[in-house]
Amino acid sequence: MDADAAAAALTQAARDKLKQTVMSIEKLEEEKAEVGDHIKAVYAEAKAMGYDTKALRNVIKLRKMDRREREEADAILDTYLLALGEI
Amino acid sequence: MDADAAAAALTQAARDKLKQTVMSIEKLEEEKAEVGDHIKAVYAEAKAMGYDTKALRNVIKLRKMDRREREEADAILDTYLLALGEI
Amino acid sequence: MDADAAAAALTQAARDKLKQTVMSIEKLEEEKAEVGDHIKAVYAEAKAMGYDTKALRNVIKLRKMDRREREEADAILDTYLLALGEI
Amino acid sequence: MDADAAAAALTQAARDKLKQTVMSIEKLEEEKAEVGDHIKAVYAEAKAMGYDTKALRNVIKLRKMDRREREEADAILDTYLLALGEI
DNA sequence: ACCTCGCTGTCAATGC
DNA sequence: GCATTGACAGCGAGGT
Repeated sequence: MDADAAAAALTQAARDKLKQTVMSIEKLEEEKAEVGDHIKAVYAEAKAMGYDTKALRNVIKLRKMDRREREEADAILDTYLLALGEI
Repeated sequence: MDADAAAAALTQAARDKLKQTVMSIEKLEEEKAEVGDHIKAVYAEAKAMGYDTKALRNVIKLRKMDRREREEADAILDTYLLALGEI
Repeated sequence: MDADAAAAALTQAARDKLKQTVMSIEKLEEEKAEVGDHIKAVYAEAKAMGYDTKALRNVIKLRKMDRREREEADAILDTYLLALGEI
Repeated sequence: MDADAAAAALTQAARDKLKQTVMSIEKLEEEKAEVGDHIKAVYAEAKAMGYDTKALRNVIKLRKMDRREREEADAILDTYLLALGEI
């Protein structure tokens, strides 16, 4: 029987922990999917109001890229300041 | 000036609504990323405890497929029951 | 027997064509892998000569992005010219 | 000026070699992309002929795995034979 | 030997 | 309904 095999391979504690881990991942993935659905709903609402969702997605993407570039620039700046003993 | 162009193209209300939409999408995407990070952390913890994360991911995937199949089966059943006037 | 099942499901011609398709995809994937290996070899050689491969990869990526942007700009230009009846 | 900085950092020969390297990587990546396009075309053709491309991709994948397993088995066999002085 | 990161291949969502 | 495009997960290579 498979349950026996499992019993042989893992201690009770290990199996419990495994079960907990699986449960918590599944719960988190569900949350993630819900947030994703929520995002879709916002786009759908915007579309219903007459906005061009493609352009909207572009705006989001560009702002994300800008943010990323700023962060990279900051990181470089920090590196320089650190190198100069300014931090 | 670009701001003038924008002012010409959209009403103040439309621009405010657009701004709100962008903000709310960005907020949701941030949440989503956080949940994703959380998931990674759980996998990392499991790995640190000696679990094989690849196997773990497989477990999650299989359970998700099972769930999906059950849901599909339920949907088909509902369709049949509906067709038979049983619901 | 499985071969019988296959025989029942597909005509001889269809099976031959399928076999040809699989063979040609496999051949192409092999080619692709070889080119990939070749690329790796070039990076390895560059590294052996003292170049920073990470920086090198960045150069390649940036040039690709530039190329893409140029192409997009050209496409937009073409659109405009076309709209103006200049082409 | 940037060109001066580059001139200061690298010898003419080093810059030429770098240029060659970049060119050859870009050429290879282009080839790779072409082969990739070719593969897509074959799948598209198969689809147009009525084949289920998802199933087709599965076939390719399974055959690749089989090949890999065979190669691994062969490698192990070689190791044993070598160890036994049979090669 | 591990870990991080880039790449590829897959899947779903959108527009035509 | 299909074809294109974008997001995501999985894999492999490279660095530490």
